[in-house]
Amino acid sequence: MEKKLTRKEREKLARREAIIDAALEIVSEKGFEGLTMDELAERAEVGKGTLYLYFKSKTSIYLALCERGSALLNQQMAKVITKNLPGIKIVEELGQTYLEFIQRQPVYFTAFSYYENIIDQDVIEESEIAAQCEENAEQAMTYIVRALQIGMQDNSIKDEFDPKVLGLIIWGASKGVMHIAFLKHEKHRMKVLDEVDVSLKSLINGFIKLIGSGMRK
Amino acid sequence: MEKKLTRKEREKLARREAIIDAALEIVSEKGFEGLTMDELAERAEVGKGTLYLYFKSKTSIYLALCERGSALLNQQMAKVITKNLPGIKIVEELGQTYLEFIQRQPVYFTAFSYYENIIDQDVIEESEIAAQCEENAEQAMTYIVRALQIGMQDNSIKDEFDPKVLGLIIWGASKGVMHIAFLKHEKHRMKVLDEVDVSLKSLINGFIKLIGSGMRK
DNA sequence: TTCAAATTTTGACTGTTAGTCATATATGGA
DNA sequence: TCCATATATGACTAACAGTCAAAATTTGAA
Repeated sequence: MEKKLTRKEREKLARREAIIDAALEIVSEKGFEGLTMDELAERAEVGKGTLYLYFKSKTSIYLALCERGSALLNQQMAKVITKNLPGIKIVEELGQTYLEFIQRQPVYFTAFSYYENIIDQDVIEESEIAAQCEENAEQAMTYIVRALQIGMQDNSIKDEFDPKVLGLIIWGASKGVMHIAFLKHEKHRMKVLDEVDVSLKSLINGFIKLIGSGMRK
Repeated sequence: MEKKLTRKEREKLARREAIIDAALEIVSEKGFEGLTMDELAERAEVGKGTLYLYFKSKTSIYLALCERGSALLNQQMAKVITKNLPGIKIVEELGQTYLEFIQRQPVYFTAFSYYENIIDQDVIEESEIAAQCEENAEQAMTYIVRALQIGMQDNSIKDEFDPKVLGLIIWGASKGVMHIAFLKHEKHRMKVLDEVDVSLKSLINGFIKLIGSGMRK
């Protein structure tokens, strides 16, 4: 009873995933503003009312995208954290992982940005999904902090910072640099991340180098 | 004819400013999502149609907030850049200036974030106001780059980075750290920036220290 | 197999809000 | 004063998120 889901439960879950898939498709094509519940219903091949059986609101759907994205990213980061490397290297590889993830699936970057810009307290506090997003974000932070601690232990990273504060700074700064890189190239004919790759990568690499030499012992 | 505006022109300009004032008021109280054109018309004491004589769309009004904010911030930054200090100090003071500006008028931080998240090419490219925002942002970047160049000249900053790339990195990273600090405290009972001040300031200061030791010679 | 209760799905409907436009009002020169 | 031009208005339209009574489907007891 604890592990096997009934057929019904599995079907419900699958339907939910199908809706998220459709939403990702639309957002990839038309951006966040471009998603309407009517079109989503059509693409997911359900009635509009059905959407509201699976998600409380349009915002909840956006949150679900964010949740899926952050779970995927965490999977990738988890692989890095177990490697047997100096702490500073792990931090750098985490950065690389993030970059590659975003390049491969830029739609999730948009989803994360959306999430971070919701100020609406009520939505965040009352939503199951938002809670999961928070948890995923916390997990990601834990990976960074862990890597920093390893680095302080093995002397590859200065120990004059509190690792948690440093983690927060690195997290925020990475997001910001990524965001700028993203914009810079979306604005002038948005091929987004393919040909642009060089410049984005060099920006991020410059950032890693800067931060790296700031915290390296 | 080139400097003196007619009474009519002055009145038109004043009306425009009054609309922006009203918009700032509403956004401060209810956030960006909370602004409706009907309420704005009421607060600005004009008919709804009048709003559209002064602004092409709701988005244009948001852009106008951003434009005003960035102009104000640039004024503050301009003061710093003329000081006779080592380059690295100027960079740090620019950071402080930004922090203080946001603390004093957090609504503009929201406006900047809004601006940075508009992906809608068409709006940005066809808008007079957006062009002005771009120009202001570029001006701000110029201040940072200038400070970095001064620092490289006076040997207070490593010259292994391209100052423009470094400027972009610093700009993006600052925004990101600021954003995180902002959220961190808006989420858990949003007194935003008053009592929270300590933690926000310590975060930003940690960031300045980190970046500083990364680029200091 | 049959059928009625329970569950799930549906799309027509409602309310809200951005944006429009025909009409009304104000201005200023003759 | 009168007219032409410029400015302002709010009732109206269109688009969209979200609701809910009715329809369709599933279940399981007889």
